[in-house]
Amino acid sequence: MKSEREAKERLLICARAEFLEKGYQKASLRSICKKAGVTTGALYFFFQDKEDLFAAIVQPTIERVREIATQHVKQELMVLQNFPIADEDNIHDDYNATEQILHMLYQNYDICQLILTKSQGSRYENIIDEFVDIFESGQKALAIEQAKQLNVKPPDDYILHWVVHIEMDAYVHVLLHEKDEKKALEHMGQILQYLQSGWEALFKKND
Amino acid sequence: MKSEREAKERLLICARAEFLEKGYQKASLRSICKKAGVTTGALYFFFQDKEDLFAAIVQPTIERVREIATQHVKQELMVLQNFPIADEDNIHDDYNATEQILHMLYQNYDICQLILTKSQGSRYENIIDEFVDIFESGQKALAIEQAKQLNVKPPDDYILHWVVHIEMDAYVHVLLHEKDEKKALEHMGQILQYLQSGWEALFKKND
Amino acid sequence: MKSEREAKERLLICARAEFLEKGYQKASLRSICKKAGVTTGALYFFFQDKEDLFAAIVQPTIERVREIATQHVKQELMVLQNFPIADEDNIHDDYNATEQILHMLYQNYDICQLILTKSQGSRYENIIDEFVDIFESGQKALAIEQAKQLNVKPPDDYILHWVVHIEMDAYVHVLLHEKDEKKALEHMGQILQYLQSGWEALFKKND
Amino acid sequence: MKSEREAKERLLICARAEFLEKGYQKASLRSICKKAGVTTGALYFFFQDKEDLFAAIVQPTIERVREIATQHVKQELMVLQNFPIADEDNIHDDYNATEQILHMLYQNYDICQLILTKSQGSRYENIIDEFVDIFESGQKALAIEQAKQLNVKPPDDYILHWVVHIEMDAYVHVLLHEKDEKKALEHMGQILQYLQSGWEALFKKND
DNA sequence: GATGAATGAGTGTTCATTCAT
DNA sequence: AATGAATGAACACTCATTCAT
Repeated sequence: MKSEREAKERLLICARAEFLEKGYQKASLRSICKKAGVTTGALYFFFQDKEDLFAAIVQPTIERVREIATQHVKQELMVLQNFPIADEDNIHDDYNATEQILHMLYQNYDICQLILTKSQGSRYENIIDEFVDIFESGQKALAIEQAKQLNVKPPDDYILHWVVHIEMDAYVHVLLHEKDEKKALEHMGQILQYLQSGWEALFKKND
Repeated sequence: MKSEREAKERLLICARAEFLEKGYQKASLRSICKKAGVTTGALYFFFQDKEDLFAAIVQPTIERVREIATQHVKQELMVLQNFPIADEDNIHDDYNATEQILHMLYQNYDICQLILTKSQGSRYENIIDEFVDIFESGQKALAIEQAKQLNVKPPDDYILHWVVHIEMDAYVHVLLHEKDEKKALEHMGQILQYLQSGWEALFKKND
Repeated sequence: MKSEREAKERLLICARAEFLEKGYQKASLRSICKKAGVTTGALYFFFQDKEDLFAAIVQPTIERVREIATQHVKQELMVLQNFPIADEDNIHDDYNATEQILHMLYQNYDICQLILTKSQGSRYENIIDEFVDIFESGQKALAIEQAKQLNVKPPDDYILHWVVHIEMDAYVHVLLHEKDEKKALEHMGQILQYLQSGWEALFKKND
Repeated sequence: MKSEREAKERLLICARAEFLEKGYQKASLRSICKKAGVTTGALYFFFQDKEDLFAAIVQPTIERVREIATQHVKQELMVLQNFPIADEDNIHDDYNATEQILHMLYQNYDICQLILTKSQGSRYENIIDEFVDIFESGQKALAIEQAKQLNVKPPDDYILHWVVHIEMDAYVHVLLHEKDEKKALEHMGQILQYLQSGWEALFKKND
């Protein structure tokens, strides 16, 4: 059989299934190898250890999310700096961003599940915090800019942290509970609208 | 030995520590027993199995949270039905409720960590969903009542679910990231205020 | 509660059930005590150890079987020595004996099951051999007497051993597979008749 | 280490010894591994679990016995259908069959002990019933055919069951108590002759 | 590239038994 | 007469990992 480099591929597929089913800790390399029709030795030829195998599955998606995240933060900021505030447009932009992000997440549906709910015990168990950080710095700049334009005090750091976190959790939760991308997008739309009110309230004249 | 009934107590303490440190799955009963200065057999005299030991640590707190949760939901609803809507008062009440709930959670700080972040693999790993349900039913009744009084359509079920979830996540997150109860209370205050705007927006005349 | 000496009784009953269900080896003293509503310590007050507990259940019946067995062997021999051979009568006597023995065994049905199929690991696992010995010595005397009266050579020792064993196995098997005493008696009648032909053949003129 | 594939072999040998000595239930995998100079992990590389290890020792012999059993039953029946009854010849054939069966059993002496007396707790503890069934169906056909040829009623089902069982027990008992194959064959000869009388009696004119 | 054998420490759990009280 | 706590060794079994070939 010209399994050539198929073995590695097969291992990755079966590992993904096993991790999804049992979670990182309970997943058994033996079981993965058996399903892949490969010996344990082979696994250790391709991957350094359990963690490395998990990383191989999960890392590429994480990278892409990271990219899109940073890119979006940049862009949002740029828009705000160049144009006067126009709520409706911003919401529209946000919606586009939401659409794009959700689309990407849904294209890597399984892997997102893996990262978000099955990574305990691996080095990725707190990876979300990293993303929060990325968005947070962006959101902070956004808030400062917006406050300046409206001539009000920018919101408290902690509340900003929270705004980011809530939005993030929204994505995560929708992703975890709604299998259908289209419906997910609708839900996210409603949720973001709900949160928008809070966001605007942060910039009411406060003296 | 005049350890009297201390052995069980010691086991519970050491088990709590071990579970906190390693999580439910990775925690080792042997290690717990060793730290408690007790043989494994003794552990199985007091507890049926690993899960039972975990439950013994965690269950009482869960029970109390459940009580307070249901009680608050009931009370909130009662208030709303008997008195006309007065935003400021409600917020004030909410604040008191928040204070009480947070206080209770902070008095069982470690155990909350255990339940929220270290229970994977045990029967408690999805316990939060249960609490979401409790609050959700309450919140829905609340929303319907409020909509009636304001003569508007009550918000969509899904968005309601989400409102509850966000508030819940707020508690969880603050609990997980802020060790100081006082600061936690402040943060929660800000966050709830932030969310309040969204909540009110749900009852704007919609035609 | 005036459980007085009831505890011991309860232990015996529950132990019997447990041994029957799981066999001697797999039976758990813990489980027995739990069912009896008694602590393990109590068990060890009444009985020296697991084996002693088993013996307490099984010994009395064994004793009675031993008695009846020896008595029957004696009587059979006596009859043969005092009266000329009369096949039909003998068969009739045998039938009475069979009836009596079976009746006794069926009155201790459970305990017989215990001894015959659930005693592996205890000191009773080979108790049957003992009974074979009892009957064997009797049967041998019987055969010698009968051979003398018929003026033929008595049968070989080994075949005698076997005749006893087969008859014994008949009892055991019927006891193990037929719950109804009456039917058991019928079956045994047929079987003994079947074997009778072989027995008579042993005393055909052989020169 | 040039143990090559010896480890599995060594495990099988030591396991056989341990099972023989202690019986299935009391046998300790640890102890087996220690004797085989192998770690417990190794055992589980070769065998799925304790039961699988036992099966690996015992199954091949069981298979062969099953084969020979079915084959003999078929052949006996064929002979009877094609030729008129000739007692002496039949006995002679039986003797040959006996010889062959006993020979096979004695070539797997230890394993037969294992199956017959040491398998309690394993899935083989009632394997004998299976063999009884095989022979029983054969013997029944035999009896019917023979009754037809002799123009008498065939014997009762239960008695037939018993005849088979007795003969079976004879094999088992001889195998269990006589180490020497030659002597065993002699004994079996005698026993079968003894039983033959009973068998013939079943076909006496009965009206 | 990949195998198959093997390691060795570890898992949760069960057991008959003991003994101070 | 009986309790309840505790022992300590044993159990079958699983694990990620290694390495000579």
